[in-house]
Order: sequence, then structure tokens, then C-alpha cells
Amino acid sequence: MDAVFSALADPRRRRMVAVLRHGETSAGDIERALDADQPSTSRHLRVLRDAGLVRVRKAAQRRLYSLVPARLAELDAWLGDYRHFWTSKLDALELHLNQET
Amino acid sequence: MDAVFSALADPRRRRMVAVLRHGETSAGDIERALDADQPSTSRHLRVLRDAGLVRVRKAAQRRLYSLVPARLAELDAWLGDYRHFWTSKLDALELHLNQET
DNA sequence: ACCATATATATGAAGAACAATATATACGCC
DNA sequence: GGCGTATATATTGTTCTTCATATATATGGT
Repeated sequence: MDAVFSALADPRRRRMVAVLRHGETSAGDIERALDADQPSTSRHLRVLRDAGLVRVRKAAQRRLYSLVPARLAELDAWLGDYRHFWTSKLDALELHLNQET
Repeated sequence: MDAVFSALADPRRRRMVAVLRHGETSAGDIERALDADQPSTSRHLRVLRDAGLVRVRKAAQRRLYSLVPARLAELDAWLGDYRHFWTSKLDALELHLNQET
């Protein structure tokens, strides 16, 4: 879970994840989509991979990346424990009080 | 959003958030709940505060911390864009396949 | 009311551990 | 050999930890 959160803490990596939302994408296409340099792209993809957020598949010289739903589902499960905080009426009031502070 | 993710990347800070799920808690009580030293606790609370995940209220010498639902709701909203990945049947299958890897 | 002390929390500074960036180089497949 | 991608290395920047100190409020004695 640590790795998931810290992987997503970087805006470039979140943009990568956003790109992957549209389906399997090659490292090169991700690189171009983000207009980043190649080694840095590769390194960031590695962080996402190590966090289990993406998986990679070889296709000749290309590496095709895609999202791993399970990891995002875990994050969702974690958040689930807190969801009542902003969904319940009682806490909607609390939310309102916060805004005044 | 960066700050939210990186604040939650630390397990101690996630435990703090978990403690705060039960309601407003003083810095000292959080410190004891986590069995951590005082300065470190204070600093971690600051990170959570800077990320907007908690707010603080003064009561004499005590500082009473509580969760800010809005920030967690933002996280939930971000996740929302991806939710269909693991809720659809097609991707439930995919989730299953990942677990074998 | 004044002073000393206690309690609760925050901040400063120094060092270790960790992460990011850039440049260069290596690997594997066609 | 050329292409797509990954890794090594050096450097710089961030974050965490610890010890020491600072600030604010409360309490008790005189």
C-alpha cells in the first residue's frame, strides 16, 4: 500500500496511469504522450510496475503496459473504510463546518 | 493531490488517519496510540495538515485533530475515473488473472 | 497578582536514507 | 546495424529521525 500511494504521489506517474486508462500502451507512446525523455519515462514506469499498478507485456522490441485493476481496487477498499465520512448526512454537516473554519 | 498521495504513502500517517476515524483526538493521544515519539508525531501531523487531510483546533494547551472528509472525497473522485476497471465483469476476470501472476 | 514550574505541542538543526534528474551506456529483438 | 527500452552512475534535492529548544497555557505557592 505504501508503494501504491507513493507511486501515485507523482503527477507524471498519475498522467501515465491516465493514459493507460485508454488501454494497453507502449513505453514509447507513453513517453510521447507525456513529452518526457526516455530514461525518465522508463524509470517512472518501473516505479508503477514495482507498485503493482501496471504490468508489462513484451511484443518484439516494444513493451506494452497496461493497468492492473486489482491494485486500484485495493486503494478503493482502503478508502471504503472512510467513505461514510462524506456520504452520511451527519458528516455532510461536518464537512460544512470545516469549510467555515 | 500530490500532497494527499504522498502524505498517505507513510504507514504511520495512515495509522493516524485510522485513529482519527473514531473522532477528534489530541496530538498526545495520537502519539500514545501509535507509540511514537513526540516530535516525530508532531511532524507527521503537520504533513497531514499541509495536505489538507486533517484540521486542528486549539483547546488550551492541547491540539485536537480531526479528519477533513473533503480531501478523502477528492481521492475518491479521482479513483472514480478508474472504478469501471474492476467493477465490470470483464475486468473482474482480468483481476482474477492478475492474482495468479 | 507574581513567580516558578508543569504540561502539551511545535520548531530548529544535523545527519542518514531515499527519490528524482540527466547523461551515458547496455541489452534484446528485428 | 538499428530500434525500442532498460539500467548504471553521478549529482542534486527531499524526507525522516533525533536531540535540543521554543512557545503557549495551566497550576500552585506565596
